[in-house]
Amino acid sequence: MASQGIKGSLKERGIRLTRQREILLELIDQSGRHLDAESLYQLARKKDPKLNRVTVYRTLKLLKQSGLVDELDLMHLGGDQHYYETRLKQEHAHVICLRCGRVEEFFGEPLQRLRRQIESHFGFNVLIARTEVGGYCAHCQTLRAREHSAAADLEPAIAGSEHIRKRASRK
Amino acid sequence: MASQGIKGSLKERGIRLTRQREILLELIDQSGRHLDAESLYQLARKKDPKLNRVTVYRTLKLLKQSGLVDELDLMHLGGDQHYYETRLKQEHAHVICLRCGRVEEFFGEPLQRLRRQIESHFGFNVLIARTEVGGYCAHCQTLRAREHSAAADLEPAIAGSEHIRKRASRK
DNA sequence: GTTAGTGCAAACCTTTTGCAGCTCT
DNA sequence: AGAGCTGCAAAAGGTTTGCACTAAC
Repeated sequence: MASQGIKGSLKERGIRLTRQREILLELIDQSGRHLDAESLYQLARKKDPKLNRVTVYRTLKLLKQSGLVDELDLMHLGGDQHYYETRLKQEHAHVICLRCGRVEEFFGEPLQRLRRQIESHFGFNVLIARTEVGGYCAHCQTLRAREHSAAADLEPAIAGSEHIRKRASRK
Repeated sequence: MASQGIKGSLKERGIRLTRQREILLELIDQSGRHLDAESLYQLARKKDPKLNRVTVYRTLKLLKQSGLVDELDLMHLGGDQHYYETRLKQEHAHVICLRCGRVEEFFGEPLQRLRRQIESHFGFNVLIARTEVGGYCAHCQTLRAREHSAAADLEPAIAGSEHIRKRASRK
């Protein structure tokens, strides 16, 4: 369980491991998907109805600044919120289908290669690297072909995710 | 001038070329830096004090959906706003110094390579790809070394950009 | 003359802040 | 005990929306 490592890392730096943080850490680590602050809050609320949304934001900020979680945008998949994942796995790119919203992860050497080249090219010290790719997954390509069948396929609406809900109300 | 191409592209699709849009297009194309909506608005206001902030947002949305400009986050350099650039140049990564805020652009084959690999690996149709890299530029590395000189260099505060202003007030 | 686009005000979503009270160590 | 956290309320920052008026074609 990755959250163990994170807990240790926090303790070492004199950061308190509160009940709320335990809940949030566990959720971020186990959910298996990319959570945004609001989803995380909703999940956390089930385990502790008193836990406040502000605490979620503060915890995420803490983890982010400590370099324990990475913050993603996922091509603004569902609005302008951010998504989070634990920073344990190898560097990877996020591949987002603009139609169905599915997110794939791509590992592979071009990423390392890119990082190295940037470091040597600029004498830059890379701390975070984020690659996000938007387009259509194999499945949605065929679906789209069927839908628009003969309908003149002018410029594909690049940022116009079709079935993805934006700005879903919170209330 | 790149904005010519954009203007043509809009006309073809029956989109009106208003005075406001001309101003904004010209600015995005010529500023030479990555503008966010607010900066663009401030610049546009000098040319037409009546031009409204809302029009800036609506124009950016239009251009983005038409695939004529790309939207960037630049590692949330100065807050949570977005930055824009015309979509003409070859694909490139943005390399952002978290200390001084300088943004470099990296062209080069690892990017193309990455894109191709993702396409073939997932059978994915890539429309937009965005790579943003945060860290310290050569100059700031030496400055930091001097500052923290012997000061135990624990975890570098990854997302804690030091001298970069966040949430600059608009009013 | 139509229809798309603008400005204004007000809403909206996401995130942050101030402060009093609570709780880890 | 005391610094560190939390919850609550309120604000901020960034962006969108409804609607009447204006301007591009």
